[in-house]
Amino acid sequence: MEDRFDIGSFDEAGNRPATADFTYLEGLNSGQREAVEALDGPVLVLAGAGTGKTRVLISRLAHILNLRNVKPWEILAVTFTNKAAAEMQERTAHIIGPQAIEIKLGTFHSIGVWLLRRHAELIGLDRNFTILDTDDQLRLLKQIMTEEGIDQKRWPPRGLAATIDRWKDKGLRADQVQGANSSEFAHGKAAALYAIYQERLAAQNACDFGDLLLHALTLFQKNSDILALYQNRFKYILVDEYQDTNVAQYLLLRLLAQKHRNICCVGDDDQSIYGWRGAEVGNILKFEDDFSGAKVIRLEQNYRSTSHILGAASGLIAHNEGRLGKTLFTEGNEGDPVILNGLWDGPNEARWIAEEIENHERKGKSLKDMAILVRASFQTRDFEECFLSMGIKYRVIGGLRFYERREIRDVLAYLRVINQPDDDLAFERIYNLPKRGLGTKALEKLRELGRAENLSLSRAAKMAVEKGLFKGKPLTALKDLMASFDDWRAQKDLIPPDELVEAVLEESGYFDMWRQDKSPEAEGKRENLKELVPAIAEYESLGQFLEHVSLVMENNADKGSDMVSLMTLHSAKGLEYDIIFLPGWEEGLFPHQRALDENGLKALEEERRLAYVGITRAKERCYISHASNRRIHGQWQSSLPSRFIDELPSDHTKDQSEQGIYNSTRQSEGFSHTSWRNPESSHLAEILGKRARANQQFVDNSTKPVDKASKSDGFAIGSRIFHQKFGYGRIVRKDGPKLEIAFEKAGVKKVMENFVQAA
DNA sequence: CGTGCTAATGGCAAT
DNA sequence: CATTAGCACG
Repeated sequence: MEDRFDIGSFDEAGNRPATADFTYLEGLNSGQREAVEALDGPVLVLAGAGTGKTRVLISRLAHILNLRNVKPWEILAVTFTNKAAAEMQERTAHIIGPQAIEIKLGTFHSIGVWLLRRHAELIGLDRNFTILDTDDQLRLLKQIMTEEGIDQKRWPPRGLAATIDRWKDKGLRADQVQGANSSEFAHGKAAALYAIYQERLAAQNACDFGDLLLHALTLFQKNSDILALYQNRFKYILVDEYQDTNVAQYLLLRLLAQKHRNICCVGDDDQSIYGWRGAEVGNILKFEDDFSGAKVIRLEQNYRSTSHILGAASGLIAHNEGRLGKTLFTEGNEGDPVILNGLWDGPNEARWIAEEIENHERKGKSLKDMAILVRASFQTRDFEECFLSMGIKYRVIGGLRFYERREIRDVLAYLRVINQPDDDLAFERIYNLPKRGLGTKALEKLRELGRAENLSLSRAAKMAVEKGLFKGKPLTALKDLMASFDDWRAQKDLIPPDELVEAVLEESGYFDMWRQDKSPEAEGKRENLKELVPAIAEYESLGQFLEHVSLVMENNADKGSDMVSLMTLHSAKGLEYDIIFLPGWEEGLFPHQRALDENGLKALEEERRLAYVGITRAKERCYISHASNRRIHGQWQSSLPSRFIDELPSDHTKDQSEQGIYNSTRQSEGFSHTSWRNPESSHLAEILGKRARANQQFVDNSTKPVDKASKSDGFAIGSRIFHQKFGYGRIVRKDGPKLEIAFEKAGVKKVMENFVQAA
């Protein structure tokens, strides 16, 4: 292509080298190269796991800057995580130099914030608005539900939060959602509650996470001039992890790309694992509809995994229907088969994995090249206990993050009130922390005044003090607090943020509170608080620090030291390790029962994709295991191996289970009443039951309960029933659809009536 | 009216 | 198992 050397006219602003350097094109395969060179018009890159899509994205950025007459800030690149954004920025800088930082690069959310701060007034916010996290969101919703007199036992606030989040994911504002029918959440009041929630957010000058996208969308939809501004600016748009975009994000992209139509989305439908968060795989299909003439490029050569690993993963994902269909291949080694193992219980499983880890370590592998990926975060516990006792160094990625610790959140609340006086949620958190003798009555008084005068709590507090609405102890307490806030606010822009935090910690008495606390954890809390000060010193202003805290979800655990990584499958997305352990492949845990109950086949396929993501993280070795017994909710439950294990092609796996355990766990307890305690029992049942079980369980869990629920209005106490997993039993207690059943073999369990049948 | 204790209860799916 | 509601006390 001759225009490869048309380097255009850059210069004045950048330190662009006079001659463009195209070395980044070297070593790309034909698909990758095509994806890099198809600069103009809509492009959809279907990039399988490990096919080098990050490299493609980065080369493409460089290529655009080399060949097209655009400035870095005229390119928009969107990633899924802040970490991915940072990596892309860094690697791009490596190729094109420091001007890489000028590229508008970040997550959808960070770009949303950037837009909203610039145009806050157009969506009814002040530019220093607060970003609430899910915790605050939930607290606010609880408040509203209490005020509206909605029974929170019957309608869990979490459910409302999820409903509102889903609406926002779909790009629906409160005025766009229908009043649901009365059988839905809170007798159909969800839409009304959504509207109230939004009003309250606005009054507090705050946004939740979903708003960062929804407000941005609204901004563009209602202000064509602003939209035009950004449409013109962003001449090239790149989107990573496109399969996990939700509708709101999709609509944003569509608006932004309309003018120049130079949009390149990279994704893999087989790795779509965020459906529960509103992601729509359908966006991949819609892309070709909305951007007619889109060029579709497939990347199918895998550079990451051995052929056994790739074969196992491919065989598994082949069980999904409605895939776009990619056939990954590798020219790499065959490697070792995926190891399967069945263990007695969770701790045994952890022990086995720990031993394998030590084996590999003895053979010269580093701990940092190994990872354990679990389905649910509670599973990390067995491993942490085991690793601690065996002295294996580990780190948990994505566990409780620093900024989520209670004491840190308390201080953040102080800082939020200083930065943004209308932040009522933050005010409520600290107005009586440490204890200053202000209780619920005082708060109620302030609320009342706030409502009457249309003021936020801290403004109402100030007025109440001036008007003498309080007397005695509460008066002095509130007066002192208000004086302190005035003081801190006055200093906010005069002294560095870390000094401000120190002042707040001391003057508020918050640090003293932990000094006086004699409980064993107080010291740790003080340590954490001390750690916070230098962390803040890295930011120019308080506002910047607060924004960082609310946007950066990932914790940057120190990568340097040699430790095994422990994380959920979800947070493993985009990562790779030499050796991967995938424990807990048991029916009910993986695929997760609750996902299946709520979303049936769709969820099952998403679970399978999650399994696929897990296996494809491995470069050299992959271990999959399941335990026959697992402690959940404090009580032991027996469990069957995951149907996903059956779905792995046997020519790529090697079963290492000890005869007894593996066989016994694989038999169908639903058919025979022999329990897993009897290893000799029924090879026949195993052979017969295997395939049947997978089907049968699926049918039972997703479709049958519906008609059963409709035809029987519950069972009487004392009646004999049959349960798929626990066998026969009698009902001993009953609470609506929740039954407590004394099983003949399995003991007393609580189960939903949907899962039992009359015996 | 605020605080601190005890009892009860729901939650462990993933950001 | 940790939060929370309810209660008794100061």
